[in-house]
Amino acid sequence: MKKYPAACEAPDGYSCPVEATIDIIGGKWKSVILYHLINDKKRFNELRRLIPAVTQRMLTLQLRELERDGIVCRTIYKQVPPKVEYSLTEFGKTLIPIISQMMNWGTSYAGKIKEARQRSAAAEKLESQG
Amino acid sequence: MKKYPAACEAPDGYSCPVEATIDIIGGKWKSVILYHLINDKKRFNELRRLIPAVTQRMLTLQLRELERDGIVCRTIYKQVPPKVEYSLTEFGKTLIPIISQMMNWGTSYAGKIKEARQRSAAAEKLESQG
DNA sequence: CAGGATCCGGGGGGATACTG
DNA sequence: CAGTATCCCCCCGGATCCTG
Repeated sequence: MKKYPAACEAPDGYSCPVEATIDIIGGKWKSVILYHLINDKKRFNELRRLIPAVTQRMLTLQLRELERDGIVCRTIYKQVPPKVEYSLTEFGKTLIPIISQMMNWGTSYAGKIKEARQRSAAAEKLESQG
Repeated sequence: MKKYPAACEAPDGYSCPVEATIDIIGGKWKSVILYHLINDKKRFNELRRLIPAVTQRMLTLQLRELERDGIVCRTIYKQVPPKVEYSLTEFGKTLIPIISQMMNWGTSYAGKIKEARQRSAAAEKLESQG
């Protein structure tokens, strides 16, 4: 929901379809969260353990945005201690093909990333040293 | 390339395959850039026009990162005025299925995004007003 | 045309403490 | 357990000016 110059504004506010998708899953942790929700629902602290690098604050914020956008459903069980479960909505499930592709790509090429970065880092070093 | 607690560190530094993918295309504009490069190479100012919301600074930065990661190739033509073309590398082309899925989803559901947000905004308003 | 350099403000996001 | 609330720092990213 950003503002663009009127001249280039598409009817839906995006200049290309990919932008709309990024608007939904572009958050730093959203795709990872969705990945963990594909097979079954998860509790809050379960997600924290599954995504060790995320802080509890950020997890909350990202989950709230996903909920706002109708992607995930938040189920509260009235009991002590509290119990909250997060799951994909029907709308959220339409994103599975994307997450699935991301998973496939990551599985296949995660190793190549470090290679590529080491190569470019080495090249840069050479250049700076003359 | 972030640091995680050693206990949860995967061999490749990611806690799940999706994280690796996000590490590459997670930048604010990267997927949109790749989308515009799928069919053919583009010049710098061409991309600026295609992505009106991006500043020239951000476009440069995102392109540099994509180049570093071996996703896009930067071809400089020695001439005045300068001419630079950006295109997908072979490695970059392996991302096409993901971008393609993003495109499909955005095309199908861009409209539903505003609906969902208006609904939750309305619900929120009701709640705050009692 | 394709950027590099610099200045600068706002907010993204971490750490910590508290709560129903 | 599943969050809120608060403080605060850093850096992302916009605006502007300059260059080969």
